[in-house]
Amino acid sequence: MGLTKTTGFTEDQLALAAIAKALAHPARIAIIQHLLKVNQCIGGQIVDELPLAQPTVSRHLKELKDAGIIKGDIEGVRINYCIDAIRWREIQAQFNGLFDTFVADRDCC
Amino acid sequence: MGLTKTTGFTEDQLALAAIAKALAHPARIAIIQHLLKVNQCIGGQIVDELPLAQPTVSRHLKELKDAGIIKGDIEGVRINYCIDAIRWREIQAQFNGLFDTFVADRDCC
DNA sequence: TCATTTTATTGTAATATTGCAATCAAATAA
DNA sequence: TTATTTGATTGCAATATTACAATAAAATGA
Repeated sequence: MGLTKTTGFTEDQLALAAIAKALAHPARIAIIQHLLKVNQCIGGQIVDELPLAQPTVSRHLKELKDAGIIKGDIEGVRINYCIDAIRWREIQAQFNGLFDTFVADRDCC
Repeated sequence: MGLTKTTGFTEDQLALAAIAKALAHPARIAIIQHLLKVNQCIGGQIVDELPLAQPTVSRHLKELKDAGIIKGDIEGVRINYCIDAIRWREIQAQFNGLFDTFVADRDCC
């Protein structure tokens, strides 16, 4: 089907899965890493950092934007992208919520 | 194409994207959350926790297993699944590596 | 105005993912 | 042995994702 069922899952589960999905491509990871590294807003030079054509990069940027992870500021002909700091912290908190459920001593296989 | 290009990305980027992909479905998040919550190995009762048919759950379990996140221990007719503790810590560290790159004060839009 | 630059969108093709019914495989129970 | 139980696999069908060429849209420059 290719269509993910959403009924029967909690908001929390759907939200976490959606974030993970936004991160589930090396190009999008690379974009985020680059934005974090330069620590500022940058325009389409991102294309030069990636082994992909401009339209493809544009699509990945759109997905990150739709997920709220990055935001773009139009400045004349060019756009400045950067990490949405507040959202980034939220995402971190959501992942940590998952990680922290882990208990060290388990009666496990 | 549907085929993710892998050349031109770092091992790190590919690894993170792969983990994110494994987490990019509410059913797989739900499975992980459940395994973390019960804090032990459980068998196919997981199916009862999810709004999906048994074969579908089995597929999701397989994806999590392929990603190394969970492991299954065969015990007679049934299988006991649980979180792979070492791998789980690794994943946490990898995500934190990404999150920690974030610097609070940015000259940003 | 017309060309240039920068980014987004559209069109198209190939592959991947998701879901379930049906079925199989293996271990135990009767 | 035969039935039952448990979980994996297979075989579709439908939708999603990825990628790039071509094109569009919008602002600036000549």
